[in-house]
Amino acid sequence: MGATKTEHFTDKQNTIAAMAKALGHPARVAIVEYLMKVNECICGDIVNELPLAQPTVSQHLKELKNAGLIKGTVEGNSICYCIDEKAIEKMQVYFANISGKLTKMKNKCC
Amino acid sequence: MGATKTEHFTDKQNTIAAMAKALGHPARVAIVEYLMKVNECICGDIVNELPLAQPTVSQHLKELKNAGLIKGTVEGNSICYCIDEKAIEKMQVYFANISGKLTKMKNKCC
DNA sequence: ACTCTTTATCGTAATATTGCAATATTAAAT
DNA sequence: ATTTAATATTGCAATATTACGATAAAGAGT
Repeated sequence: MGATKTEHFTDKQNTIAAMAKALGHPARVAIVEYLMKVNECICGDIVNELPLAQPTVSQHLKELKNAGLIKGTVEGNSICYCIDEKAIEKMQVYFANISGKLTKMKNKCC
Repeated sequence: MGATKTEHFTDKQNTIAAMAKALGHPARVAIVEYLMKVNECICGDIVNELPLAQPTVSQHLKELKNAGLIKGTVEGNSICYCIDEKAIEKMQVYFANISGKLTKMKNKCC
């Protein structure tokens, strides 16, 4: 075997896992941080910014897009990528929820 | 090749990526959520809770622990696992930061 | 039409992950 | 000391990810 048993988990769990997985690589974290830094949307500058070949960056962008973390808009022959605010917010709320519940019950453990 | 080029990225980026990667699997999301639900620390009930064999759960726990998301304390012959509040908070702050910066600059893009 | 620029896709090698049966480890209980 | 219970580790097959060279696709500019 070796295939992830997605069907055994809830949609929300799978969604969170998918977004987390997309950020589970330093290159993709770096891409998101760069997109945040430059504010306005950017395309292949990322290739110049990162120590990775163009196809590799393209692949990482694809995964971030599939997970819904970034959006891409065609603009002439180039493509404008940017962070999808909603996705980031979803993650933030998710962790805030856990964090909140933990502090509320004083997390007395171990 | 095929090995992640961790050395090209910052420590923080690698840490965030490692924590995100640990949550990048629905089973591990489910484990964290279960740990949160039961409040008091739990060990092998997780095996009963999830549709996975004991070795598989053990492996997932190991990865969550390596990423610093959970803590495990030996308690007799069983082991008490629980969420590491600090790690969750780190993630929460990280996403809150991005989210905050995006809304501040109105994220005009795409 | 041709060229240039930009991005995506294909193909492939190296490596990592996933899942579990079998087995080992460790400590409590008898 | 033996048994029992709870976890961890090993070994292995199936699958997924990572990275990149080569190539394709698609629009802009000449």
